[in-house]
Amino acid sequence: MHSITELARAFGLSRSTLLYYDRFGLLSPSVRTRSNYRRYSEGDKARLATLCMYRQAGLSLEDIGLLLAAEQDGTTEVLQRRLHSLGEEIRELQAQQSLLAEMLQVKARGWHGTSVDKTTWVAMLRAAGMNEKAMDAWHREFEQCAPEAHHDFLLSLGISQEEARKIREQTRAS
Amino acid sequence: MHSITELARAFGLSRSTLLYYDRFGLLSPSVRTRSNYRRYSEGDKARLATLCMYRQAGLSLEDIGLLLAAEQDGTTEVLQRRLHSLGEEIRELQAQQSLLAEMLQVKARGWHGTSVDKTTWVAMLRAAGMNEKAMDAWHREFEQCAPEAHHDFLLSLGISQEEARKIREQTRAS
DNA sequence: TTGCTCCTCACGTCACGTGAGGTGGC
DNA sequence: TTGCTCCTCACGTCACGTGAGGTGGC
Repeated sequence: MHSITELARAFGLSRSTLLYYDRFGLLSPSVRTRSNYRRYSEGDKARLATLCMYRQAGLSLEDIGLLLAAEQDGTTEVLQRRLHSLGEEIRELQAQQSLLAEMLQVKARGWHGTSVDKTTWVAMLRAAGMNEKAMDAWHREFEQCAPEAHHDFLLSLGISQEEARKIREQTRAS
Repeated sequence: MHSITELARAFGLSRSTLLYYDRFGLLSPSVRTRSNYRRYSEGDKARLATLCMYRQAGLSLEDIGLLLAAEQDGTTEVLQRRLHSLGEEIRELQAQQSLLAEMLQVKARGWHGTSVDKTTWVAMLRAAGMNEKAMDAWHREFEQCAPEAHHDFLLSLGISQEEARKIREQTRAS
């Protein structure tokens, strides 16, 4: 039999985490003392070990509730759902990485390098999840706040002087 | 001049998001009508475009506030901090991926394959962020709930019959 | 007058963290 | 009696979403 603080320490959790799990029926101590103190059995401890493993996999407490309740039935589906959502989350973070990397590069060279062309740039922003509207708006802002830098930027994408002027006019018009 | 709903739609946001940004001073409309309606100028729109780009990079609204206020000074540090935290987040999710993949594999073959050895298994769990205590607890749980499966599992890691018995005794003792 | 948009609270979300105020055990 | 652990509310976090109840504009 373990006290709440003992069990928490054994798993590197906080006391309030165990209080939370109790409140939502994920892990309730099998015994309460006369003075209402929580007493956790070895079985409770085992259940917590499983719970922690599922948490390591980033599953929501709701899903973990299902897994602990079902115990062997259709658990595969829940795990596979999480595996898929993980893939999406990772791709999203990677898109954020490239966007940030590009922002830093751009700041460093002040728009004066030519290491990236238009197609690459657009693909990058699109990969970062930026939609048409946001990109248009971003161009308009750039044109308004720093028209010369915008022109330099367009040239840096390998666009000709003349075409750059056209694009800027369209940007202002829309 | 744009109404709140107009601006929201233009950027694919909800009205309540703009209300939220206003409340925390990230983007306040430069004009209010007599009837207290928000009116956003082109400058406000430009600011929102920048804000959205930073959000695409997964920056917190607090950091975005700093970036919008500083405008050119020391912004690099904030962006680099985020780039680093992104690396950690991605590694964590990848660890979750391998843990989940392993759990699914294990479920599929019911502990009867031999495709993974002890070192690999421990390294995998450790990579998934599992600490000593959690691993010990997990072994104890396994031993208690399904001793035979635990034995099979240990054998599947390439451990000898005799050594498996020792480990199980230690597990029960601790 | 009828819809439509807008306004301001205020409360809910997720997985806890952080006190406040009080009681039990050695 | 003194610390220590425990208890139960209740409110805060982050970035909004979702009504409730009311008002302005065409």
